[in-house]
Amino acid sequence: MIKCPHCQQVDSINKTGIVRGKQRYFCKSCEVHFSFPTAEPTRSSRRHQVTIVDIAQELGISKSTVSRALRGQSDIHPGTRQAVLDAVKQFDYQPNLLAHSLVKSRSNTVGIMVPEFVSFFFPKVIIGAQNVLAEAGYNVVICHSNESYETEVANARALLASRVDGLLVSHTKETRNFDHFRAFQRRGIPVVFFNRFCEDMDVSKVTVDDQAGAFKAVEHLIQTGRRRIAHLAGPDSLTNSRNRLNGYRDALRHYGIAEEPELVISYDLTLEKANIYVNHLLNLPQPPDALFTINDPTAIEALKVIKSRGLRIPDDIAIVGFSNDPISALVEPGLTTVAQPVNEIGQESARLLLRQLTSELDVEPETVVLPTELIVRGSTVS
Amino acid sequence: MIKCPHCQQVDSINKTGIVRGKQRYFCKSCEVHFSFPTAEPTRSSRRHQVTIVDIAQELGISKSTVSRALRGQSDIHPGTRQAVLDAVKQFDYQPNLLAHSLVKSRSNTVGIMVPEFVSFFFPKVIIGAQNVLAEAGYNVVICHSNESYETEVANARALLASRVDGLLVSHTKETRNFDHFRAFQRRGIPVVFFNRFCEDMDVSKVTVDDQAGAFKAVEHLIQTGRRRIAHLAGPDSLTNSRNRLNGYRDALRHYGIAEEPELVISYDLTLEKANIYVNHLLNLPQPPDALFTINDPTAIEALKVIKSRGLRIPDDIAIVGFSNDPISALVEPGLTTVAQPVNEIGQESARLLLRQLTSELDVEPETVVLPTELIVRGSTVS
DNA sequence: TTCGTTACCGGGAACGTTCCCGGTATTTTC
DNA sequence: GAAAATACCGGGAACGTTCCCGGTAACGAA
Repeated sequence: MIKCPHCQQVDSINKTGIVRGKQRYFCKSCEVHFSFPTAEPTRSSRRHQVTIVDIAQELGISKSTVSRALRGQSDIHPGTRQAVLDAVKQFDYQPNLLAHSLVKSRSNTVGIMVPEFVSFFFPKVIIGAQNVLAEAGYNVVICHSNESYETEVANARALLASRVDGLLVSHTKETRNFDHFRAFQRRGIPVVFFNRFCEDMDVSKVTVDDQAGAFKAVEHLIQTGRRRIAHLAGPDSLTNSRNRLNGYRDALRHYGIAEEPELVISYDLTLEKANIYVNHLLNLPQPPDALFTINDPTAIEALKVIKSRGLRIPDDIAIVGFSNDPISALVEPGLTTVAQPVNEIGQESARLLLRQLTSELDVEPETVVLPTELIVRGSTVS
Repeated sequence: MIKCPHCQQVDSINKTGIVRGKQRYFCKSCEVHFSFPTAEPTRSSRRHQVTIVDIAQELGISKSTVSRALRGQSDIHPGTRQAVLDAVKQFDYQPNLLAHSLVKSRSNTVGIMVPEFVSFFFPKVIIGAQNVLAEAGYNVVICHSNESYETEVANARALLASRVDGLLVSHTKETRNFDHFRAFQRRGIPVVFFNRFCEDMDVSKVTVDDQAGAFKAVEHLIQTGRRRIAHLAGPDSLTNSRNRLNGYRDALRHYGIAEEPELVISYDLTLEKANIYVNHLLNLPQPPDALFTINDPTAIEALKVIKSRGLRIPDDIAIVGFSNDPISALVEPGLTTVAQPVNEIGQESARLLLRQLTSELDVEPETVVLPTELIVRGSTVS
């Protein structure tokens, strides 16, 4: 028999349908609907993390007092404070950062988005940034978009949802629409671009003097007697790719060498394509006597191809890379390359971000350009 | 004149001290303390993220309904649902994952801790794991402990505080106390070790057959005629280091070669020390005719040292590394090495973790051992 | 009619913190 | 010796969700 939980009557109870798999009843005398509570999960299965109210109860004080004891020392008796600290240790209490962030509406985390991180460059930048951010008390979550625009957008959503306080980003080679980054700006979440950036966005940027670096590289090739200098450029969507191409052109122009369109190839940064294009260049009726590549992995792939074809480096063809990956010192011959201050890029990006995070008022975005240095090795001079 | 906010009287008001920088008053007739509210932050400065109640208000429905419309399709009118979806788009609403995690008491994130990630190995593992985890709807936060025990402990605290649902970890070479990992277990947060692990902990582990791999490497050296085979081993704290040493010894024993204590050196994995010890080995009265190293970076450092001393590889001395970093194919001569399935390590770790995360009941920890493969290159045979 | 059912929706507690503010007891000041 | 200041503490709202459960309307069947 069904008993009404209000009037305790047994008759005058009607069924009134099954909702969410549970029978509901209606008591005509009370004029009230009711159903029977679902069995709640057993205590043991429901693993309860120890909270601030647990310690409060244990010590017979209020949760406010515990909270006060835990952070700052205002309005708290030293004895109480110590008691709380002891209890915290005893019960192995861990503050719930989620709740903290929710009420403070800041997560103390910054997101870092990179297009990939198996190469040397991005990990090193991340470490540089992380060190600076950790010092300032920020956590870091790292996303890699795998050079895919879609995953980049998805990552951006995720970071937005997890309420990062700031964003450090180097976008993918596919990215042409930057709305997913503007969404951060719109919410007042500072964004700093490094290495690759969107020129149209009014945010802080950290980069190197790609154009000057490329100029130095090509100048070096010219000064060592090269005239047919090829350039394996990156995709046009990347600013640093464009700038390096500009530096290449500057140098040719400056030394009165006409640019041969057939010697400049833009490609998508995959090693397979690099392989194909290097072979293509070598198969030209008039093959180049030097090759300047967008980055070191490409240069090393080129080096492999060239050696496998029995050509001598640098006698038959010289190679210059970009970024001075550690690996470039290990290949045979050593790779001449343009070094960029990888660690500083990370640190400087982090500092720019911190400046915006810590300042009360709006700070003007800045652009920092770091210097490059030409490292000469056996791939250009013997 | 001060007016009591309760009885509106002007007299019979006393000051009663300044608390937290604000004057407090006491009305004798009401017998009540009061102070004047601090000016709340201006609307503009207080950037309000649009929430579920904002849309509810906008549409004149309750927040429960909005919440229902947003997830699942139970108990929601298609029309209402569409209206909510439109409003969400219009106001660019982003759900607050923090609040979500707080109420669900699960964050849908797993932490990955690695000792370093400039080398090839760990990034690759991370990517493998991340792909599997992303598929299952988990976010990933990556910590690197920089081979420092203290930062490892600090990272563990941070991950615990941010309420990760699970942990994938390869500990530092300094770690001898694993209490910071046991803390996760104690809270029911599953932990999976990969590559490096604590033998005493009852958790899932993913590793490769280090011992068999090392055996194959040393066997190869013996079969190519080497007899004085040195081993640059890793620190004794690492299981894989110990296992590789065991494999080395197995091979010697199996082929009846006596182990020379002076040819086995444990070191701390820094390249500086590697350099010193390789030189030390070469300076021995009877230098080794082969060198098996704990990993590829060490082998490559050795290669550099050996070449710089004018010795020929493999004629004077052969080298075998471990892990088949891409770089090992690029050095001159190519490095013979023991390949491990890097991507699979990450994927398998993630799968083991997911199994524990998704299962209702406790699952038994498993240990997965993945195979290795000897890659023969020019550093052992010419 | 009257009962049972379906289809929706709203109210309010809960998650674990922080913050504001009022209360009480004790001490200092004039 | 009253007024003012200090030192602590507790209550309760807030943060933005989800979840439970009761309420109402409309409809079909007995």
